[in-house]
Amino acid sequence: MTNSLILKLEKYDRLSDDEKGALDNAIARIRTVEADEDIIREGDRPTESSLLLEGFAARYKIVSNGRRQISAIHVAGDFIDLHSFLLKTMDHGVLALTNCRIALVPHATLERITDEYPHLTRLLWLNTLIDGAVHREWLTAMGRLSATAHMAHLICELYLRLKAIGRVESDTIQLPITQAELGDTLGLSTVHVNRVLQELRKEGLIRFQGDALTILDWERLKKVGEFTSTYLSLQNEDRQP
Amino acid sequence: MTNSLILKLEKYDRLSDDEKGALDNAIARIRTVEADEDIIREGDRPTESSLLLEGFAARYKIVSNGRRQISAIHVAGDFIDLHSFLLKTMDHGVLALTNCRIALVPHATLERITDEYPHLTRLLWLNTLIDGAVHREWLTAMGRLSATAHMAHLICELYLRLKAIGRVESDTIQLPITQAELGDTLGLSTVHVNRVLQELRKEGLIRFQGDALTILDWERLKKVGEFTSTYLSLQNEDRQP
DNA sequence: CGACTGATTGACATAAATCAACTATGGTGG
DNA sequence: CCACCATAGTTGATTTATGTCAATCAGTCG
Repeated sequence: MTNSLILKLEKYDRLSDDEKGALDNAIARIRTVEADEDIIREGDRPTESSLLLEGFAARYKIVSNGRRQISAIHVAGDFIDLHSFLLKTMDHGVLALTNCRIALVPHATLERITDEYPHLTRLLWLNTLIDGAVHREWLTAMGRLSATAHMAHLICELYLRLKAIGRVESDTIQLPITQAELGDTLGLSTVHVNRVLQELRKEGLIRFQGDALTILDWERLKKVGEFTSTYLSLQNEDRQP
Repeated sequence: MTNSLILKLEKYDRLSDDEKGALDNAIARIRTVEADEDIIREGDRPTESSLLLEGFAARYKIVSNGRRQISAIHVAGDFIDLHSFLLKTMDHGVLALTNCRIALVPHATLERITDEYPHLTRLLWLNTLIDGAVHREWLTAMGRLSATAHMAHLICELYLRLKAIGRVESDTIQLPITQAELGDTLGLSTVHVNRVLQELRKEGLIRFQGDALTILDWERLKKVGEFTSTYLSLQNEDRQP
Protein backbone atom coordinates (compact mmCIF):
# COMPACT_ATOMS: atom_id res chain seq x y z
CA MET A 1 0.00 0.00 0.00
CA THR A 2 1.37 3.37 -0.98
CA ASN A 3 1.56 5.71 1.95
CA SER A 4 -1.66 7.73 1.78
CA LEU A 5 -0.10 10.64 3.52
CA ILE A 6 2.37 11.05 0.69
CA LEU A 7 -0.42 10.83 -1.86
CA LYS A 8 -2.37 13.42 0.04
CA LEU A 9 0.40 15.98 0.28
CA GLU A 10 1.64 15.46 -3.25
CA LYS A 11 -1.63 16.94 -4.41
CA TYR A 12 -0.38 20.27 -3.14
CA ASP A 13 3.26 20.21 -4.20
CA ARG A 14 6.10 17.95 -5.24
CA LEU A 15 7.83 16.11 -2.40
CA SER A 16 11.54 15.39 -2.21
CA ASP A 17 12.72 11.85 -1.59
CA ASP A 18 13.94 13.03 1.76
CA GLU A 19 10.48 14.27 2.66
CA LYS A 20 8.88 11.10 1.44
CA GLY A 21 11.27 9.20 3.64
CA ALA A 22 10.16 11.22 6.62
CA LEU A 23 6.54 10.43 5.86
CA ASP A 24 7.18 6.78 5.25
CA ASN A 25 7.00 5.77 8.84
CA ALA A 26 4.78 8.60 10.02
CA ILE A 27 1.82 6.27 10.12
CA ALA A 28 2.13 4.44 13.39
CA ARG A 29 -0.88 2.19 13.12
CA ILE A 30 -4.17 1.57 11.39
CA ARG A 31 -7.48 1.63 13.13
CA THR A 32 -10.99 0.75 12.04
CA VAL A 33 -14.17 2.33 13.31
CA GLU A 34 -17.68 1.04 12.74
CA ALA A 35 -20.37 3.17 11.15
CA ASP A 36 -22.11 5.48 13.63
CA GLU A 37 -19.31 5.20 16.14
CA ASP A 38 -17.30 8.18 17.32
CA ILE A 39 -13.80 8.39 15.95
CA ILE A 40 -12.97 11.15 18.40
CA ARG A 41 -15.11 12.87 20.97
CA GLU A 42 -15.35 16.55 21.78
CA GLY A 43 -13.05 17.32 24.67
CA ASP A 44 -10.62 14.52 23.84
CA ARG A 45 -6.93 15.35 23.81
CA PRO A 46 -5.62 12.93 21.22
CA THR A 47 -1.91 12.21 20.91
CA GLU A 48 -2.28 11.10 17.31
CA SER A 49 -3.97 12.63 14.30
CA SER A 50 -6.28 10.65 12.04
CA LEU A 51 -5.93 10.29 8.32
CA LEU A 52 -9.05 8.79 6.80
CA LEU A 53 -8.07 5.97 4.44
CA GLU A 54 -11.49 4.63 3.63
CA GLY A 55 -15.04 5.67 4.43
CA PHE A 56 -16.95 8.82 5.26
CA ALA A 57 -16.68 10.79 8.49
CA ALA A 58 -18.21 13.98 9.84
CA ARG A 59 -17.13 16.55 12.38
CA TYR A 60 -19.98 17.63 14.58
CA LYS A 61 -21.06 19.55 17.63
CA ILE A 62 -24.09 19.00 19.80
CA VAL A 63 -26.07 21.93 21.18
CA SER A 64 -28.41 21.96 24.18
CA ASN A 65 -31.64 20.26 23.07
CA GLY A 66 -29.62 17.51 21.46
CA ARG A 67 -29.60 19.15 18.05
CA ARG A 68 -26.49 18.42 16.06
CA GLN A 69 -24.52 20.46 13.57
CA ILE A 70 -22.08 18.84 11.20
CA SER A 71 -19.26 21.24 10.32
CA ALA A 72 -17.33 19.07 7.89
CA ILE A 73 -17.75 15.91 5.89
CA HIS A 74 -14.60 13.94 5.23
CA VAL A 75 -13.80 11.44 2.53
CA ALA A 76 -10.95 9.02 1.93
CA GLY A 77 -7.64 10.86 1.93
CA ASP A 78 -8.71 13.63 4.30
CA PHE A 79 -6.60 14.43 7.33
CA ILE A 80 -9.52 14.65 9.72
CA ASP A 81 -8.03 16.14 12.84
CA LEU A 82 -4.59 17.33 11.95
CA HIS A 83 -5.49 20.47 13.89
CA SER A 84 -5.52 18.52 17.14
CA PHE A 85 -1.73 18.44 16.85
CA LEU A 86 -1.64 22.11 17.90
CA LEU A 87 -5.13 22.80 19.22
CA LYS A 88 -4.67 19.90 21.65
CA THR A 89 -8.25 19.70 22.86
CA MET A 90 -10.91 18.66 20.35
CA ASP A 91 -13.55 21.37 20.03
CA HIS A 92 -15.84 18.92 18.22
CA GLY A 93 -16.42 15.23 17.82
CA VAL A 94 -15.81 13.18 14.69
CA LEU A 95 -18.33 10.55 13.71
CA ALA A 96 -17.86 7.64 11.33
CA LEU A 97 -20.71 7.90 8.82
CA THR A 98 -19.70 4.53 7.39
CA ASN A 99 -17.19 1.91 8.44
CA CYS A 100 -13.86 3.71 8.38
CA ARG A 101 -10.25 2.75 8.07
CA ILE A 102 -7.96 5.30 9.65
CA ALA A 103 -4.21 5.80 9.69
CA LEU A 104 -2.83 7.34 12.85
CA VAL A 105 0.06 9.75 12.87
CA PRO A 106 1.50 10.44 16.33
CA HIS A 107 1.77 14.09 17.31
CA ALA A 108 5.35 13.39 18.33
CA THR A 109 6.06 12.46 14.73
CA LEU A 110 4.37 15.61 13.49
CA GLU A 111 6.48 17.60 15.87
CA ARG A 112 9.62 15.98 14.54
CA ILE A 113 8.50 16.71 10.99
CA THR A 114 7.82 20.36 11.79
CA ASP A 115 11.24 20.59 13.42
CA GLU A 116 13.08 19.16 10.46
CA TYR A 117 11.05 19.61 7.29
CA PRO A 118 9.83 23.18 6.78
CA HIS A 119 8.44 22.59 3.32
CA LEU A 120 6.52 19.54 4.48
CA THR A 121 5.27 21.55 7.42
CA ARG A 122 3.88 24.17 5.10
CA LEU A 123 2.03 21.48 3.19
CA LEU A 124 0.47 20.14 6.37
CA TRP A 125 -0.44 23.65 7.41
CA LEU A 126 -1.98 24.26 3.99
CA ASN A 127 -4.09 21.16 4.49
CA THR A 128 -5.69 22.71 7.57
CA LEU A 129 -6.09 26.05 5.80
CA ILE A 130 -8.20 24.40 3.14
CA ASP A 131 -10.45 23.06 5.87
CA GLY A 132 -10.85 26.65 6.99
CA ALA A 133 -11.70 27.77 3.47
CA VAL A 134 -14.40 25.12 3.29
CA HIS A 135 -15.81 26.27 6.62
CA ARG A 136 -16.09 29.81 5.29
CA GLU A 137 -17.84 28.64 2.17
CA TRP A 138 -20.32 26.64 4.22
CA LEU A 139 -20.92 29.63 6.45
CA THR A 140 -21.78 31.70 3.42
CA ALA A 141 -24.04 29.04 1.95
CA MET A 142 -25.78 28.55 5.28
CA GLY A 143 -26.29 32.23 5.96
CA ARG A 144 -27.18 33.51 2.55
CA LEU A 145 -28.45 30.73 0.29
CA SER A 146 -31.87 29.10 0.22
CA ALA A 147 -32.14 25.53 1.45
CA THR A 148 -32.26 24.27 -2.13
CA ALA A 149 -29.23 26.28 -3.21
CA HIS A 150 -27.34 25.18 -0.13
CA MET A 151 -28.06 21.53 -0.89
CA ALA A 152 -26.99 21.98 -4.49
CA HIS A 153 -23.82 23.63 -3.28
CA LEU A 154 -23.01 20.76 -0.95
CA ILE A 155 -23.61 18.22 -3.67
CA CYS A 156 -21.31 20.10 -6.04
CA GLU A 157 -18.59 20.17 -3.41
CA LEU A 158 -18.84 16.49 -2.54
CA TYR A 159 -18.94 15.56 -6.19
CA LEU A 160 -15.71 17.41 -6.95
CA ARG A 161 -13.93 16.18 -3.86
CA LEU A 162 -14.83 12.60 -4.66
CA LYS A 163 -13.84 13.12 -8.26
CA ALA A 164 -10.45 14.35 -7.08
CA ILE A 165 -9.85 10.99 -5.42
CA GLY A 166 -11.16 8.99 -8.35
CA ARG A 167 -14.52 8.09 -6.90
CA VAL A 168 -16.74 9.22 -9.74
CA GLU A 169 -18.10 6.78 -12.29
CA SER A 170 -20.41 7.95 -15.04
CA ASP A 171 -21.27 11.13 -13.17
CA THR A 172 -22.24 9.11 -10.12
CA ILE A 173 -20.88 9.16 -6.61
CA GLN A 174 -21.63 6.83 -3.73
CA LEU A 175 -22.93 9.02 -0.95
CA PRO A 176 -23.76 6.89 2.09
CA ILE A 177 -25.29 9.76 4.04
CA THR A 178 -28.83 9.76 5.39
CA GLN A 179 -31.22 12.64 4.90
CA ALA A 180 -31.07 13.26 8.65
CA GLU A 181 -27.30 13.66 8.41
CA LEU A 182 -27.69 15.97 5.44
CA GLY A 183 -30.06 18.01 7.56
CA ASP A 184 -27.49 18.26 10.34
CA THR A 185 -24.98 19.40 7.75
CA LEU A 186 -27.15 22.07 6.19
CA GLY A 187 -28.90 23.16 9.37
CA LEU A 188 -32.26 21.89 8.09
CA SER A 189 -34.93 19.52 9.33
CA THR A 190 -35.07 16.03 7.85
CA VAL A 191 -38.44 16.72 6.30
CA HIS A 192 -37.16 19.77 4.52
CA VAL A 193 -34.09 17.95 3.27
CA ASN A 194 -36.44 15.45 1.70
CA ARG A 195 -38.42 18.16 -0.05
CA VAL A 196 -35.34 19.96 -1.25
CA LEU A 197 -33.96 16.75 -2.72
CA GLN A 198 -37.23 16.15 -4.48
CA GLU A 199 -37.05 19.60 -5.95
CA LEU A 200 -33.55 18.98 -7.28
CA ARG A 201 -34.79 15.70 -8.73
CA LYS A 202 -37.85 17.26 -10.28
CA GLU A 203 -35.67 19.95 -11.83
CA GLY A 204 -33.70 17.18 -13.48
CA LEU A 205 -30.48 18.16 -11.73
CA ILE A 206 -29.72 14.95 -9.87
CA ARG A 207 -30.79 11.37 -9.39
CA PHE A 208 -30.39 10.03 -5.87
CA GLN A 209 -31.48 6.51 -5.08
CA GLY A 210 -29.99 4.58 -2.23
CA ASP A 211 -26.44 5.83 -1.93
CA ALA A 212 -25.96 6.50 -5.60
CA LEU A 213 -26.10 10.17 -6.49
CA THR A 214 -25.91 11.01 -10.16
CA ILE A 215 -25.33 14.49 -11.50
CA LEU A 216 -27.72 14.94 -14.40
CA ASP A 217 -27.01 18.58 -15.18
CA TRP A 218 -23.74 19.81 -13.74
CA GLU A 219 -23.92 23.31 -15.16
CA ARG A 220 -27.38 23.97 -13.88
CA LEU A 221 -26.64 22.39 -10.51
CA LYS A 222 -23.62 24.66 -10.11
CA LYS A 223 -25.75 27.63 -11.00
CA VAL A 224 -28.49 26.74 -8.54
CA GLY A 225 -25.90 26.24 -5.79
CA GLU A 226 -23.93 29.34 -6.80
CA PHE A 227 -20.95 27.07 -6.77
CA THR A 228 -17.39 27.93 -7.72
CA SER A 229 -14.72 25.42 -6.89
CA THR A 230 -11.75 27.65 -6.17
CA TYR A 231 -12.04 27.44 -2.39
CA LEU A 232 -11.38 23.71 -2.54
CA SER A 233 -7.85 24.27 -3.90
CA LEU A 234 -8.14 21.12 -5.97
CA GLN A 235 -5.60 22.12 -8.56
CA ASN A 236 -2.16 22.88 -7.22
CA GLU A 237 -1.78 25.67 -9.80
CA ASP A 238 0.85 28.24 -9.05
CA ARG A 239 1.36 27.44 -5.43
CA GLN A 240 4.82 26.61 -4.14
CA PRO A 241 4.56 26.20 -0.41
CA MET B 1 5.99 50.53 19.97
CA THR B 2 6.31 46.93 21.04
CA ASN B 3 6.06 44.59 18.10
CA SER B 4 2.42 43.49 18.02
CA LEU B 5 3.31 40.25 16.36
CA ILE B 6 5.39 39.25 19.38
CA LEU B 7 2.56 40.22 21.70
CA LYS B 8 0.14 38.19 19.65
CA LEU B 9 2.17 35.01 19.58
CA GLU B 10 3.26 35.23 23.20
CA LYS B 11 -0.35 34.63 24.10
CA TYR B 12 0.09 31.09 22.88
CA ASP B 13 3.51 30.23 24.20
CA ARG B 14 6.76 31.69 25.50
CA LEU B 15 9.10 32.99 22.80
CA SER B 16 12.87 32.73 22.90
CA ASP B 17 14.99 35.85 22.40
CA ASP B 18 16.09 34.34 19.14
CA GLU B 19 12.50 34.03 17.97
CA LYS B 20 11.69 37.54 19.10
CA GLY B 21 14.65 38.73 17.11
CA ALA B 22 13.25 37.06 14.04
CA LEU B 23 9.94 38.75 14.52
CA ASP B 24 11.44 42.13 15.24
CA ASN B 25 11.77 43.12 11.64
CA ALA B 26 9.00 40.94 10.28
CA ILE B 27 6.74 43.94 9.98
CA ALA B 28 7.75 45.59 6.75
CA ARG B 29 5.41 48.53 6.83
CA ILE B 30 2.29 50.01 8.33
CA ARG B 31 -0.80 50.79 6.34
CA THR B 32 -4.03 52.54 7.18
CA VAL B 33 -7.41 51.83 5.66
CA GLU B 34 -10.50 53.99 5.97
CA ALA B 35 -13.75 52.64 7.33
CA ASP B 36 -15.85 50.83 4.71
CA GLU B 37 -12.88 50.36 2.42
CA ASP B 38 -11.65 46.95 1.37
CA ILE B 39 -8.42 45.86 2.99
CA ILE B 40 -8.15 42.95 0.57
CA ARG B 41 -10.47 41.82 -2.17
CA GLU B 42 -11.59 38.32 -3.04
CA GLY B 43 -9.33 36.95 -5.74
CA ASP B 44 -6.33 39.04 -4.71
CA ARG B 45 -3.00 37.29 -4.41
CA PRO B 46 -1.31 39.31 -1.72
CA THR B 47 2.43 39.07 -1.12
CA GLU B 48 2.10 40.25 2.46
CA SER B 49 -0.16 39.25 5.32
CA SER B 50 -2.04 41.78 7.43
CA LEU B 51 -1.87 42.07 11.17
CA LEU B 52 -4.61 44.33 12.45
CA LEU B 53 -3.12 46.83 14.91
CA GLU B 54 -6.13 49.01 15.47
CA GLY B 55 -9.75 48.93 14.41
CA PHE B 56 -12.35 46.34 13.39
CA ALA B 57 -12.36 44.34 10.18
CA ALA B 58 -14.56 41.66 8.69
CA ARG B 59 -13.98 38.85 6.23
CA TYR B 60 -16.84 38.53 3.81
CA LYS B 61 -18.15 36.92 0.67
CA ILE B 62 -20.78 38.21 -1.72
CA VAL B 63 -23.35 35.89 -3.27
CA SER B 64 -25.40 36.43 -6.42
CA ASN B 65 -28.16 38.91 -5.55
CA GLY B 66 -25.60 41.07 -3.75
CA ARG B 67 -26.25 39.51 -0.38
CA ARG B 68 -23.21 39.42 1.83
CA GLN B 69 -22.03 36.97 4.45
CA ILE B 70 -19.42 37.93 7.00
CA SER B 71 -17.40 34.90 8.08
CA ALA B 72 -15.16 36.51 10.66
CA ILE B 73 -14.89 39.70 12.65
CA HIS B 74 -11.41 40.80 13.56
CA VAL B 75 -10.19 43.04 16.33
CA ALA B 76 -6.86 44.63 17.17
CA GLY B 77 -4.14 42.02 17.41
CA ASP B 78 -5.71 39.61 14.92
CA PHE B 79 -3.66 38.26 12.06
CA ILE B 80 -6.36 38.78 9.47
CA ASP B 81 -5.09 36.92 6.46
CA LEU B 82 -2.13 34.90 7.57
CA HIS B 83 -3.67 32.07 5.56
CA SER B 84 -2.96 33.93 2.31
CA PHE B 85 0.70 33.04 2.88
CA LEU B 86 -0.08 29.46 1.81
CA LEU B 87 -3.53 29.67 0.23
CA LYS B 88 -2.16 32.32 -2.13
CA THR B 89 -5.47 33.44 -3.60
CA MET B 90 -7.95 35.15 -1.28
CA ASP B 91 -11.22 33.21 -1.19
CA HIS B 92 -12.94 36.18 0.46
CA GLY B 93 -12.58 39.90 0.86
CA VAL B 94 -11.67 41.75 4.02
CA LEU B 95 -13.50 44.95 4.85
CA ALA B 96 -12.48 47.67 7.28
CA LEU B 97 -15.46 48.17 9.58
CA THR B 98 -13.73 51.17 11.10
CA ASN B 99 -10.56 53.04 10.28
CA CYS B 100 -7.83 50.44 10.57
CA ARG B 101 -4.12 50.45 11.17
CA ILE B 102 -2.46 47.40 9.73
CA ALA B 103 1.03 45.96 9.97
CA LEU B 104 2.20 44.08 6.90
CA VAL B 105 4.38 41.00 7.06
CA PRO B 106 5.83 39.92 3.72
CA HIS B 107 5.24 36.33 2.72
CA ALA B 108 8.94 36.08 1.98
CA THR B 109 9.58 36.83 5.63
CA LEU B 110 7.06 34.23 6.69
CA GLU B 111 8.76 31.75 4.46
CA ARG B 112 12.09 32.50 6.06
CA ILE B 113 10.56 32.13 9.50
CA THR B 114 9.04 28.77 8.61
CA ASP B 115 12.39 27.66 7.25
CA GLU B 116 14.31 28.58 10.34
CA TYR B 117 12.01 28.69 13.35
CA PRO B 118 9.88 25.58 13.72
CA HIS B 119 8.44 26.54 17.07
CA LEU B 120 7.46 29.96 15.82
CA THR B 121 5.96 28.32 12.75
CA ARG B 122 3.77 26.15 14.95
CA LEU B 123 2.54 29.27 16.74
CA LEU B 124 1.63 30.92 13.46
CA TRP B 125 -0.09 27.75 12.33
CA LEU B 126 -1.96 27.60 15.62
CA ASN B 127 -3.17 31.13 15.00
CA THR B 128 -4.88 30.01 11.79
CA LEU B 129 -6.26 26.91 13.49
CA ILE B 130 -8.05 29.06 16.02
CA ASP B 131 -9.68 30.92 13.14
CA GLY B 132 -10.92 27.55 11.97
CA ALA B 133 -12.29 26.70 15.40
CA VAL B 134 -14.21 29.97 15.39
CA HIS B 135 -15.62 29.19 11.96
CA ARG B 136 -16.89 25.84 13.24
CA GLU B 137 -18.50 27.45 16.23
CA TRP B 138 -20.22 30.00 14.02
CA LEU B 139 -21.42 27.26 11.73
CA THR B 140 -23.01 25.50 14.67
CA ALA B 141 -24.61 28.66 15.99
CA MET B 142 -25.90 29.55 12.54
CA GLY B 143 -27.30 26.13 11.80
CA ARG B 144 -28.76 25.14 15.11
CA LEU B 145 -29.41 28.17 17.31
CA SER B 146 -32.30 30.63 17.14
CA ALA B 147 -31.55 34.13 15.92
CA THR B 148 -31.61 35.41 19.50
CA ALA B 149 -29.29 32.70 20.78
CA HIS B 150 -26.96 33.26 17.87
CA MET B 151 -26.77 36.98 18.60
CA ALA B 152 -26.12 36.29 22.28
CA HIS B 153 -23.39 33.88 21.26
CA LEU B 154 -21.70 36.42 19.04
CA ILE B 155 -21.82 39.06 21.74
CA CYS B 156 -20.27 36.68 24.24
CA GLU B 157 -17.47 35.89 21.83
CA LEU B 158 -16.70 39.49 20.97
CA TYR B 159 -16.83 40.45 24.61
CA LEU B 160 -14.25 37.84 25.60
CA ARG B 161 -11.99 38.55 22.66
CA LEU B 162 -12.01 42.26 23.41
CA LYS B 163 -11.45 41.54 27.08
CA ALA B 164 -8.40 39.46 26.15
CA ILE B 165 -6.83 42.55 24.58
CA GLY B 166 -7.81 44.84 27.41
CA ARG B 167 -10.71 46.55 25.71
CA VAL B 168 -13.35 46.06 28.37
CA GLU B 169 -14.20 48.78 30.83
CA SER B 170 -16.93 48.28 33.43
CA ASP B 171 -18.44 45.40 31.46
CA THR B 172 -18.63 47.58 28.37
CA ILE B 173 -17.08 47.15 24.94
CA GLN B 174 -16.99 49.57 22.03
CA LEU B 175 -18.62 47.75 19.15
CA PRO B 176 -18.63 49.99 16.07
CA ILE B 177 -20.70 47.59 13.98
CA THR B 178 -24.02 48.48 12.38
CA GLN B 179 -27.10 46.31 12.65
CA ALA B 180 -26.85 45.62 8.92
CA GLU B 181 -23.33 44.29 9.45
CA LEU B 182 -24.51 42.20 12.37
CA GLY B 183 -27.17 40.80 10.06
CA ASP B 184 -24.56 39.88 7.48
CA THR B 185 -22.61 38.17 10.23
CA LEU B 186 -25.50 36.15 11.60
CA GLY B 187 -27.24 35.51 8.31
CA LEU B 188 -30.25 37.62 9.33
CA SER B 189 -32.11 40.58 7.94
CA THR B 190 -31.46 43.99 9.44
CA VAL B 191 -34.99 44.19 10.71
CA HIS B 192 -34.69 40.95 12.56
CA VAL B 193 -31.35 41.94 14.06
CA ASN B 194 -33.07 44.96 15.48
CA ARG B 195 -35.81 42.87 17.05
CA VAL B 196 -33.40 40.35 18.44
CA LEU B 197 -31.33 43.10 20.05
CA GLN B 198 -34.45 44.55 21.57
CA GLU B 199 -35.29 41.21 23.02
CA LEU B 200 -31.86 40.90 24.61
CA ARG B 201 -32.30 44.39 26.00
CA LYS B 202 -35.77 43.69 27.32
CA GLU B 203 -34.49 40.55 29.00
CA GLY B 204 -31.99 42.73 30.81
CA LEU B 205 -29.02 40.95 29.28
CA ILE B 206 -27.32 43.85 27.52
CA ARG B 207 -27.40 47.58 26.99
CA PHE B 208 -26.42 48.72 23.51
CA GLN B 209 -26.50 52.41 22.67
CA GLY B 210 -24.37 53.86 19.96
CA ASP B 211 -21.26 51.74 19.90
CA ALA B 212 -21.22 50.99 23.60
CA LEU B 213 -22.37 47.51 24.44
CA THR B 214 -22.65 46.67 28.12
CA ILE B 215 -23.08 43.18 29.45
CA LEU B 216 -25.72 43.39 32.16
CA ASP B 217 -26.02 39.70 32.97
CA TRP B 218 -23.09 37.65 31.75
CA GLU B 219 -24.25 34.33 33.12
CA ARG B 220 -27.66 34.57 31.59
CA LEU B 221 -26.31 35.86 28.29
CA LYS B 222 -23.95 32.90 28.09
CA LYS B 223 -26.83 30.58 28.81
CA VAL B 224 -29.07 32.11 26.15
CA GLY B 225 -26.25 31.92 23.61
CA GLU B 226 -25.21 28.40 24.72
CA PHE B 227 -21.76 29.85 24.91
CA THR B 228 -18.61 28.12 26.14
CA SER B 229 -15.34 29.86 25.52
CA THR B 230 -13.01 26.92 25.01
CA TYR B 231 -12.95 27.17 21.21
CA LEU B 232 -11.37 30.60 21.45
CA SER B 233 -8.20 29.16 23.06
CA LEU B 234 -7.83 32.30 25.12
CA GLN B 235 -5.84 30.72 27.90
CA ASN B 236 -2.62 29.08 26.82
CA GLU B 237 -3.17 26.33 29.36
CA ASP B 238 -1.25 23.16 28.83
CA ARG B 239 -0.27 23.72 25.25
CA GLN B 240 3.39 23.65 24.26
CA PRO B 241 3.55 24.07 20.50
C1' DC C 1 -31.12 73.51 7.09
C1' DG C 2 -31.29 69.61 4.31
C1' DA C 3 -29.44 65.10 3.24
C1' DC C 4 -27.38 61.25 4.83
C1' DT C 5 -26.96 56.89 7.42
C1' DG C 6 -28.59 53.96 10.85
C1' DA C 7 -32.30 52.47 14.03
C1' DT C 8 -37.04 51.39 14.79
C1' DT C 9 -41.83 50.04 13.92
C1' DG C 10 -45.95 47.73 11.86
C1' DA C 11 -48.27 44.89 8.45
C1' DC C 12 -47.82 41.18 5.73
C1' DA C 13 -45.51 37.24 3.15
C1' DT C 14 -42.93 33.05 3.08
C1' DA C 15 -39.44 29.58 3.97
C1' DA C 16 -38.71 26.16 6.81
C1' DA C 17 -39.97 23.64 11.21
C1' DT C 18 -42.98 20.69 13.50
C1' DC C 19 -46.25 17.06 14.10
C1' DA C 20 -48.10 13.01 12.73
C1' DA C 21 -48.88 9.57 9.84
C1' DC C 22 -47.55 6.31 6.37
C1' DT C 23 -44.48 3.57 3.12
C1' DA C 24 -40.42 1.19 1.71
C1' DT C 25 -36.52 -1.54 2.73
C1' DG C 26 -33.46 -4.65 4.69
C1' DG C 27 -31.91 -7.50 8.34
C1' DT C 28 -32.74 -10.88 11.79
C1' DG C 29 -34.32 -14.27 14.84
C1' DG C 30 -37.74 -17.67 15.80
C1' DC D 1 -38.08 -18.92 5.38
C1' DC D 2 -40.84 -15.47 6.56
C1' DA D 3 -42.88 -12.41 10.01
C1' DC D 4 -41.26 -8.75 12.48
C1' DC D 5 -38.78 -4.76 13.59
C1' DA D 6 -35.86 -1.02 12.90
C1' DT D 7 -34.25 2.47 9.98
C1' DA D 8 -34.83 5.58 6.28
C1' DG D 9 -37.67 7.99 3.20
C1' DT D 10 -42.06 10.33 1.99
C1' DT D 11 -46.34 13.06 2.50
C1' DG D 12 -49.88 16.40 4.21
C1' DA D 13 -51.53 19.76 7.53
C1' DT D 14 -50.30 23.27 10.39
C1' DT D 15 -47.29 26.47 12.95
C1' DT D 16 -43.51 29.51 13.57
C1' DA D 17 -39.48 32.09 12.79
C1' DT D 18 -37.70 35.14 9.99
C1' DG D 19 -37.88 37.95 5.70
C1' DT D 20 -39.80 41.74 3.04
C1' DC D 21 -41.85 46.12 2.27
C1' DA D 22 -42.68 50.53 3.57
C1' DA D 23 -42.71 54.14 6.68
C1' DT D 24 -40.99 56.90 10.38
C1' DC D 25 -37.59 58.53 13.60
C1' DA D 26 -33.00 60.08 15.28
C1' DG D 27 -28.69 61.66 14.99
C1' DT D 28 -24.82 63.71 12.33
C1' DC D 29 -22.33 66.03 8.98
C1' DG D 30 -21.39 69.45 5.68
